[in-house]
Amino acid sequence: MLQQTQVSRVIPKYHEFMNAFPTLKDLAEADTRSLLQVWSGLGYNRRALWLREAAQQLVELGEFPQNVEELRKLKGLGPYTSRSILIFAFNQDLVTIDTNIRRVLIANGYATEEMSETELQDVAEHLLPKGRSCDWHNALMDLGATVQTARTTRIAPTSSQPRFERSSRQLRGAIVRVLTFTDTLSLNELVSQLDIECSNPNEVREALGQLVSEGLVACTDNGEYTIPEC
DNA sequence: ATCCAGACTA
DNA sequence: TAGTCAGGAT
Repeated sequence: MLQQTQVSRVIPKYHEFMNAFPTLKDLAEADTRSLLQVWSGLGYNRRALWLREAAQQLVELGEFPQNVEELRKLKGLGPYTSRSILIFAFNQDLVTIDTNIRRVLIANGYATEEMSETELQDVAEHLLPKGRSCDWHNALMDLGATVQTARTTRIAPTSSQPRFERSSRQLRGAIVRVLTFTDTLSLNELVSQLDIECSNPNEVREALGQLVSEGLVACTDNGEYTIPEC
């Protein structure tokens, strides 16, 4: 949930999500419709499917991995999240670099904006106070999120995104939102129910094709659209 | 108008 | 390495 999404926005959704799917088994067996209903508002809907897939992998595994290599095999867990789990849950002496920590390292002269991810990790490993990894990373992230922000430091993030308003991403999000609260819709019915402007059928058709390929939307036998069962 | 506790696929 | 993934806050 926290991947590219503000903590303040995640916190209420996290509680809602844990209430809806209290155990890994509940999440692993969740149907796509209720999963996306609870996820609605967080964005990047693919992450919801990936998180469920990770839950399915963990149920299959039967135990919770406690090393980076095994965690990286879970869908949606990259270098940041896999290390974060080991740091924040188990206080392991590892480092992880998020947008905040990267900015703090640069702002205080320990790194440069040009450094690669592995170079930043090398720098961070020299600074890590062993045995206090959990507190250390919380401190660095809070410092970056509240004091040495992107705005105050004028340090640009590594990745930027195009406009969201009137984008195809906005259209896809609107489509998923409509379908999660409706059973099945034809293309025309879908277009008429979208709550955003600028939605000509061609754009909607293209967006639907992409959503289908991602597994977020399914096409029925008679050419209508719906949220897939699983 | 920018950016947010990134990761996936090509 | 580059392009793509959603939506809200400021």
